[in-house]
Amino acid sequence: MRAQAMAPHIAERPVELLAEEEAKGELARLAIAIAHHDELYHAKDAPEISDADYDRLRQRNAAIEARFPELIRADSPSRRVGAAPAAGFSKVTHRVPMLSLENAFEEQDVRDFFATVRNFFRRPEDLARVAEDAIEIMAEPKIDGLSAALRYEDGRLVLGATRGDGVTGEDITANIRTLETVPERLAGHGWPDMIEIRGEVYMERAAFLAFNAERAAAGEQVFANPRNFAAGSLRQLDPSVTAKRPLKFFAYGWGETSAGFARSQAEALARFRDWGLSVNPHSRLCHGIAEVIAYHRDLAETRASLPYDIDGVVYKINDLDLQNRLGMRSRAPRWALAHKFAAEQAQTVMRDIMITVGRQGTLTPTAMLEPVTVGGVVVQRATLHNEDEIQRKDARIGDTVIVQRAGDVIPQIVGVVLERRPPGAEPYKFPEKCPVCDSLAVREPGMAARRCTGGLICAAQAVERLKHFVSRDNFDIEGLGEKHIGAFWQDGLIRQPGDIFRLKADVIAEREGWGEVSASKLIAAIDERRRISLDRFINALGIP
DNA sequence: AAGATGACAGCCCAAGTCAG
DNA sequence: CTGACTTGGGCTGTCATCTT
Repeated sequence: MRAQAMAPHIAERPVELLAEEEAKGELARLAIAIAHHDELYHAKDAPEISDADYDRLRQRNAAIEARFPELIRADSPSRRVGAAPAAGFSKVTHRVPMLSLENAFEEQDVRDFFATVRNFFRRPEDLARVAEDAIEIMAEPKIDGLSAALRYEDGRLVLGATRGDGVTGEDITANIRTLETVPERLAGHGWPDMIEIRGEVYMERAAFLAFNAERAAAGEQVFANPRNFAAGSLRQLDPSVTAKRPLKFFAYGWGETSAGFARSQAEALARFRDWGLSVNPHSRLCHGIAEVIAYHRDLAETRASLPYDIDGVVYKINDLDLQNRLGMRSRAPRWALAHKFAAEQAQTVMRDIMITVGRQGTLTPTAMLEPVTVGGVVVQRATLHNEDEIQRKDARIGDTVIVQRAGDVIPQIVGVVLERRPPGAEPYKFPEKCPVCDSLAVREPGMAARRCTGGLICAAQAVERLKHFVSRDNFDIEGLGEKHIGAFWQDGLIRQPGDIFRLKADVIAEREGWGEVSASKLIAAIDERRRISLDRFINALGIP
């Protein structure tokens, strides 16, 4: 069958004009056509029609279904969410996970790091290599951007990906290709047949400011800071937009490779440079702890004169043999450390403390702040974590507090400016009852959190559990997303767990065209469609 | 063997950005 | 407007290892 024959825009009647009979027939044809293209696209990787044409098919199907809900087929394409081609970016699995780094804020943390390494290599033949005054450390500025992985095969760039959760990222190849500092072909020689080079995509401050100045002149909204701007730029669907944004790339590491190409981090960086990649010029090979700390101090001083933002220094054990033996932890390698600079701080007034109730009933206090700019963004909330944390800081409503962005990202309350405490401010009294259901909120011995004892009597807990369940399992029933559940609660539609269950049952029953449904039938249907075990489902919802 | 300590995984937090 | 994705710190509960 020829592709054109499947295209719907030949003899396509406006949906409003369709008679029921015609609609029924067309839905049947669309179901077959879409399934056909899904198969070609996914199984055979040989699509017959363009993505745009395919989208048109699905849109038409959806439009007809919207007008004739009673005609929705059991095998409707709109139900097979998994079969749809990725609307935006396709996923990329990192064969070697992209981990983050362990952080150090104080010199002592750095010393602890080296102590751990020394402790790891206790064998006499290793000891000399990791001696405090001799251990080789590659120290590099930690660029404040976002990490990316570039896959080169036979020296040609074939894939660019974001880090994602470290295991699965997004395919941003088209956008990556627009970076001038990312070569399409590796130069020189000696590169492995396949190598995945990792580094940081960033934007220089001057370029960012110039870009914003132009936007401001044009009356457009300006961006908040270079890092988020860079992140947004890489997620553009249209690479020509990315191309206009002055992004740059520094290579600092690698993932999967077909062959070894260096024996040390320093050597690897030198290779990258030979191959035409951009490597940060301020990196330095240090010997011993004293040298790395001196390097950190130097860089903290020259930080402001660099053309881009950095938030610290990365130390890597230079010898790859030692690196391999140290290995990885779940979140970070054992052979590297990020030594951060002190975060930028600001003062503002804490207007109130808001208590939220989590899915386990945990009462979490959040500070509501007078908006203040810290490190390029406007901060108005910050977590206070728990009861003890408030007490430790003796934070009172009305207090002026010092705010910083942990890791230059997450707002955090560092402390209180006692001199500016308003007269009459009283120590904060943590509620002993759940603000939602009024049940007793208690602390188990040894626990930091105070918890609402209402269980599923508590609407907040019930709602949060359902939200968690819905988002975690992509239990995507139209009209029952995470936000909808919150809204139902606000509207008073959910007041107790039974309500949630009924609501869920109603929504599903309506879509499935069932009439009255029993709990078991509902659960069985969900079980079948989503491969969620009955136990898990009941647990997650807390249905008795 | 029991208790204490440490490491670790998993989750949540807040803000900016883009896609749909 | 909602959802997904980026950034990193820190709490929580569990499990492994160390100490008494």
